Amino acid sequence: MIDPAFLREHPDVVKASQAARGESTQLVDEALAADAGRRRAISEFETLRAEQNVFGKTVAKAPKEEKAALVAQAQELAGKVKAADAAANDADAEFKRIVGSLGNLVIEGVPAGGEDDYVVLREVGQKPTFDFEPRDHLELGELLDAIDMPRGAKVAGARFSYLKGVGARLEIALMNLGLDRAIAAGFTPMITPTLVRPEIMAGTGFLGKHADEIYHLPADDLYLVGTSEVALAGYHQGEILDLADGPLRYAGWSSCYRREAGSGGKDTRGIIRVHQFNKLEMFTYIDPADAEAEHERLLSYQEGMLQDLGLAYRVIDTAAGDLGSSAARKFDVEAWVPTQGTYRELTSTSNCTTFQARRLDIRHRTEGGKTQTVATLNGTLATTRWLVAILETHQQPDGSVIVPEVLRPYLGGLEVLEPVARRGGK
RNA sequence: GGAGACGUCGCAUAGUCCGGUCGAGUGCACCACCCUGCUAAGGUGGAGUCCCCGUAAGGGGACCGCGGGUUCAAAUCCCGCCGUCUCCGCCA
Repeated sequence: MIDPAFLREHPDVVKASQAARGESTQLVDEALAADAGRRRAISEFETLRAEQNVFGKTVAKAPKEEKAALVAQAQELAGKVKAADAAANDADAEFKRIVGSLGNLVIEGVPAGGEDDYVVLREVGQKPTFDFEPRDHLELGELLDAIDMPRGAKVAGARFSYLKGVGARLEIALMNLGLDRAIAAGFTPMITPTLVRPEIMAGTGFLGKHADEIYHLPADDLYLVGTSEVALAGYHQGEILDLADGPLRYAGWSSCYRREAGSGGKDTRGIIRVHQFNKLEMFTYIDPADAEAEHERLLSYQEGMLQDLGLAYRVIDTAAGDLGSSAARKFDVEAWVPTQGTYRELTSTSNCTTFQARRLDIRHRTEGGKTQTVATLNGTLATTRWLVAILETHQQPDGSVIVPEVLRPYLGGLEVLEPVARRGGK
């Protein structure tokens, strides 16, 4: 949620942000009214409570014979306090509900508008050209016996896959490359829970508009995470961090699960959009003043990966309306997918400023000794989908695929993935 | 899965049986100052988080794992949840 004090002092800025997102500005006025109502209710309760506290002491000290009369008076007061307490709680809940529905304050410079209003920051690398008809990633994956969709469907359903042989190895290699780079950049590697409690899921903001995207296990009331961001953000929930020696940086490796509700018919072929995949996620807890610089840093790590994998890509500055409620700015890195003739998102990195941390109650101590809500940022360093661009970009006429040099050490020096006859039958 | 014990202010603990004098004592650690001729010891004081009112000084409220309940009044009694530990069983 946004900072209530900021809302009170700069409602116009909040309105501008809402407008850029294409969301309600009237909500800001409602939030202000709810804030005033909440504070009034709290004051009323506290005044009564103070009275009751004083009275309680009188009762405690009174001689026995006077107690009965005093208790009778106290009962009446207690009733009022209870009512005032309930009213204050209601007012507070109402305030939280409204303020919680406001999106994060968009950072200045983020393009206004919706999904198609992004700004291309740069295009990098040479788009591959072929003097033969390029195969798509699934065709290649099958030739290499690296991807098996039919059996994924047989065992788990549509949009589930097997990565097999060099497919499995390639993914592990990619993840390991990312992990090594993350470690070199000062990130602490983490293997995180993939099932989390409702309050963590809610705290990270994933139970809002996209709740139907998330798998839920009713028997245990646990949620399957769609990204390790959830577990990494929840990691320090309710804590006051020591950031005196710099930000806390984690690299989470986990499987991710998404129901892909509402994406029916889209990307049904291959592993572009599946229910389960692996992902290496960078996550930073940092002083808000340094958040924008960190955002650029995360982006540079992502671009470094794409560049070294020999992929052509572009970086877009996502428009305000396409940010999701927690992000104040989001960069997507999209790789060129030859058979689709378009750029497809491989990674994104979000600066959530203090929005996510405020909901999770994560703070740090400033030099003055005061507490301050931290900023959180996240960004993907490797994920299953990347195999699509890698396979397609580096394919050769015979269906073999040249392994990018940076990955070879992770594949025992393997330089080329060669088509193989499937031993288990097609 | 069965049985039991426990969860207090950074850490360690007292308080809980017998509800009010407990937002809470003690030790260690911490900060400031004093003292001390020297990497020590001693003394005094301070110090938590969140919220509300206030320009401020200051005032008030909440917080003893979390959430409810009983009561004029709950760290203390009752219920639920979460977590930790011990024992038994079971399975990797």
